[in-house]
Order: sequence, then C-alpha cells, then structure tokens
Amino acid sequence: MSDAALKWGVEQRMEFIEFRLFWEGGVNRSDIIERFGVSVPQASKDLTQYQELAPENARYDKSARRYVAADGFTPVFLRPDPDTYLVQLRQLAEGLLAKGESWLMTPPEAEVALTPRRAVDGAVLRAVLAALRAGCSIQVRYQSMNAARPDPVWRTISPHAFGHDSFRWHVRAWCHDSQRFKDYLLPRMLDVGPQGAVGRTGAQDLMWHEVHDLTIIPHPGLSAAQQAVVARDFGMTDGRAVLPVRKAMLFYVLRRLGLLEDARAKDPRIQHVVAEDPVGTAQAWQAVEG
Amino acid sequence: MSDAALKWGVEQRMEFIEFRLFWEGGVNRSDIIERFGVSVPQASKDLTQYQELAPENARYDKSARRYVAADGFTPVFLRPDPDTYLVQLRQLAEGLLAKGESWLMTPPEAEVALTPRRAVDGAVLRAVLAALRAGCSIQVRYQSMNAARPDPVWRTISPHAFGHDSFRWHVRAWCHDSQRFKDYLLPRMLDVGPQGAVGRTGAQDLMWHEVHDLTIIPHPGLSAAQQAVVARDFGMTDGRAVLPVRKAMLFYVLRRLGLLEDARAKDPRIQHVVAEDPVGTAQAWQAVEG
DNA sequence: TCTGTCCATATATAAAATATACGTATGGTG
DNA sequence: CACCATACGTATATTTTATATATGGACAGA
Repeated sequence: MSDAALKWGVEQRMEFIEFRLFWEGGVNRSDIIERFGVSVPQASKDLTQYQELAPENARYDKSARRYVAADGFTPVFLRPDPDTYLVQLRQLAEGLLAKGESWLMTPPEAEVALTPRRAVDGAVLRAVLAALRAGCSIQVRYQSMNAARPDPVWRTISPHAFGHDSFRWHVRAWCHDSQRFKDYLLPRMLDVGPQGAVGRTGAQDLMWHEVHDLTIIPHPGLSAAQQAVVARDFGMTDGRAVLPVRKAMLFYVLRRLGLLEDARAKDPRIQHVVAEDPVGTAQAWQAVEG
Repeated sequence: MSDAALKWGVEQRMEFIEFRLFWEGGVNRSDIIERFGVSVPQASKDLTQYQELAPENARYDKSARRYVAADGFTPVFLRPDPDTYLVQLRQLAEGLLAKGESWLMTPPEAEVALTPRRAVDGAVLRAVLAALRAGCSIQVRYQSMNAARPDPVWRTISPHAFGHDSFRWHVRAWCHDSQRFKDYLLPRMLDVGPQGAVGRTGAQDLMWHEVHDLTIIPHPGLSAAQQAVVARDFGMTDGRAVLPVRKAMLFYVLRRLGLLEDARAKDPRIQHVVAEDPVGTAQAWQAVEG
C-alpha cells in the first residue's frame, strides 16, 4: 500500500496544487484548506510533498506569501492542456459550475454567446437512458414541429444514441409509429411512459453508421492571405479539410457551418468556409432527409 | 471534527454513489473500489453510510448483485440536474474527458456536431491570463484576418475579459496600436512577448459593459402551432424573448442565430427565429462595429 | 518597532482506511 | 443437485493519515 501510487485524496490535492501553479500562477496553504477542508499542518505537508514529487516546479515567493510556478515548470499530475482550463471557464460562464466547485481561483470575466436554455426534464432523461441501456422501447409524449401534429402526442421510440447539434441534445431512435429512425429533441419530450419491446436496434440505423466526407475550403471571396488564415483556423491541409460526418448528423453540421444555403453568395467576412462540392453536399443531405 | 460535515474524500464517494444510483440506475462495491482505490471493506462501509444518510434511496437487488435506485429516490448530495449528466456526456464525446475520469459508467453512444479544433497554445493562454490578472499589457504575435496585415505581426494588447462565440474563445483587449478595444482569437495568437504598462482598463470598454436587448420572435413563416413550439424552445413569453446581450458580443449572437442576413427570407424550417425589429438590430450592430 | 499573517515543523491524539478473516446469499455449471 | 465463483456484510487488529496544539521564523505595513 505505502509503496503503491498515491491515495486518491492525496492525488487530488497534488493535482490541485499543480493546476493552481500552472494556470493561476501560484497556490497558497489556505487554498488547499478551503478546497479540501484539511488542517493547516496537512496543507503544509501537501505542499512539501508536492515539491518532493515535482521538484523545481514551485518556488516560495516570500513577498507574495505563496508558492509560484518556477520557470522550468513541467506538469507531472495533469496534461498541460488549455482545454482543461477553458472547459471550466466555459462551465463557470454558463452557470453549470459553481465558483466554489471549480479549480479556478481568479477566473477572468467571461461571457458566452447564447447560453442554451436548460429545459430538459431530469425524469425524462433518466427514463430515456434507462430504456437505451436496457435495449427496449419507451413511450414519450413529444411536441413535434410537424404541422400535422400541432399538439404533443404519445409516441413509442427505441432510442440508441445521443446527438448534439452544438446547441441542444437529441436522441437518435427508431420511431415505432412512422417506422423510421428519427431525432427527438430532449427538451421537447414532455413526459415518459412505460418501457416495451424494442423496435429496431442501433445497428440497423444506416444513417447513423454511414459517414459522409464533407470537404470544406476557404470562401473564394477572401484574399489569398485571408484564405490561409481560415485554412489554419480549420486545420486544413492543401487548402481543404475533410470532415467525416455521420449522415445522421450531416444536417446539423451543415447548418452550423452555414452551408445549407448558398454559402458562396454570403459575405465572406461572415461566412468563412464553403463546401468544395456544393452540389454533391446538397445531394448527400437530401438523400439523408428523403 | 467528528460532528462536523463529512470529510471531503468521503463526501466525494457519497456523491459518486448517488450519481451512479440516479443516472446509471445502480452502483456496485467494485465501482467504488475502481474509482477511488479504496479497500473492499471501505467500499462496503461507504454503501452502508450512504444508506444511513439517504435512507430509501438505494435498494439491494440480490439477483443483479448491485444497489439500484429505489422508487422514491430523492438526491441529497447533488442537484438532480440533467446538465450535470449532459455536460459530462458532451465532454466525453468531444474527447475532453477520459472515460476513466468521468462518473458515467455506461455512457450512451453520443456524437457532437463539429467539435472545435483544439489549437490554443498553452503557454500563450497562461501568459495572457497572467497579464489579465496583473492588469498590464502584453505583446502577442497575432495572425489577423485584416487584408492589410497578411502576415502575423507583433501587437501590444491589454486584455481584460474572455468571450466565447459558441465555437472559439477570444480575448477582449485594448489594442495599443489601433487605440481601440478589439477581440483577439486565442487560436490566432502564435506567440507572446513581455508584459508592459496597461493601456486602458476593462472599466473603460463601453461596448463590453453596455447591453443591447435583442428581441426575437418565431419565424412568421411558421404555422401558429409551430410558432408555439419555437416559443417554448426559446423560453418566450407572449411570443417573444428578450435576450440581454453585451454589445461586444452582439455580432456573435446574431451570427449564431442566423440574424446577420435577412432571416425572414430564409426557410423557416431551418431558420426558426427572426429579430422582432430587424432594422433596429442591424443599426445596433453597425453602431458597435463602426 | 510592533503587529498580523503566512509559512514550517514537532508531538501526541484521533480518525480513517487497510489487511485478514469468516459468514451469507445468489446464479450458473458440471 | 451439489459445487463453485462472486458478490455482499461485518468483525478485529493494524497501519496510515489527518488533527489539535504549540513553537519559531520571515516579511509587509502601520
């Protein structure tokens, strides 16, 4: 035991110390006490232990009265991944994470354009997940946008996967009524009923498993230099990027990229990319929807 | 101490047990052992302790050999918030969270349309954060889209906030060169230089602090029933929703909602909302950009 | 210079977790 | 049907971890 890896709790505190040193520039004994509720001597020990495990990462700044990151800082407990920081910042800005729960001490002022409305019913999500895991069908009272069904109606679906259109979650499911695989938006599920026998399984959902390779290029209306910047933004090589997209997700990707309408006709300052083959792209989309 | 709240480590395990019961339907002794590296008896004690603290939430299913959520489950250690689950699912689908790090045991298959490319330089982000916190300026080598600056150039900026356009992060900063507040995309910062004296502080950034009330309504091309659904989707009351948007973020919100072009002219099946006052909205946007 | 605050450390004590062992109930297998 | 593997629960002694309390040093600011 003693020669084994660090205990989970201690490891968490080591990670915390490292995170603060790396992203916040420094860490305090009182930071550890606040976050983990340990005693003063224990926090001291943790700091000492961190310096033993990661020598030359921390340096005590007597004047600022806290440990600051040393010059040749090399993380040993976490990946020096900007996304670990930015994900927390985003959750803070969206109110999904209380400030006391995050590891950010002094987060910068941050604003997210268009925070999604949180309107998913917990009981509904639980029931759908249970049905998906159990591999059976479930009845849902669903508010469709279909003009033929203006009011919510009960439908039987066999869910097999989740999809996110970069704004909302939907469930990919076999519809027992229309005998097709369709997408059901979670916020539009108003109620759930009992489980039942499965319709078709996810393995039979061709549009989910088949992939369309969407090739995008910079908007031709941009200057060569601007096109080069866009190419860098999207990680293009040779001026193009191939995005493998599940056919069931193609609509959402195209809408997100602004490629459902004629992208070349739009202002290139707003519409940065276009499909290399707009006709083929439109055909692929129609084939999915049809 | 003993009569105080639970210790941090124990509390985490209680939360874990509750999370699994609530969202995954059940929990095992071995789940706790795997996740936290505790001994077999300790995992047993944790389960016993959870049942003492949250009686009638767990029930042992002898046949399945695990604790399952009881009927009248009422969380005591976490909010029964669907977003706590969906955020983890999203991070899993985007590869920001390793499966071993999340609390989801059997996550459903999930796909996110258009995962952002992770191209932010860690050292750059650290330096920008340090400058922002210290309240001083910093030099960055920035790749602009401006046609006059096709190549990356060194610029001096005084950053004061972060913004997310629902795809990428940018930094809101005073530009020492053009003497204006501007947005700088993090992935386009290629290098950082030394800190310097501050230009203007965030308090002077009017466009950041002033708010434009953007009023959106369902697309008039939709049927009355469809408009009602859209109204529900966006949390509208009386057929409209007022979104308070920082003027500095207005462009991103409008682009995200598809309101930069003539929204009423678009297919209502794709473009669900329009600005109630397109002219005023356009004017507000121009005022910001100008 | 004095005071408050932060760090570090030492010792005895309390709490938490472990190793080990033994007993029970279940489902599947020979 | 008996047997086995596996999961749960619990008891005891032991080890590890953390606490309370106290002491000392360094520094910034009044």
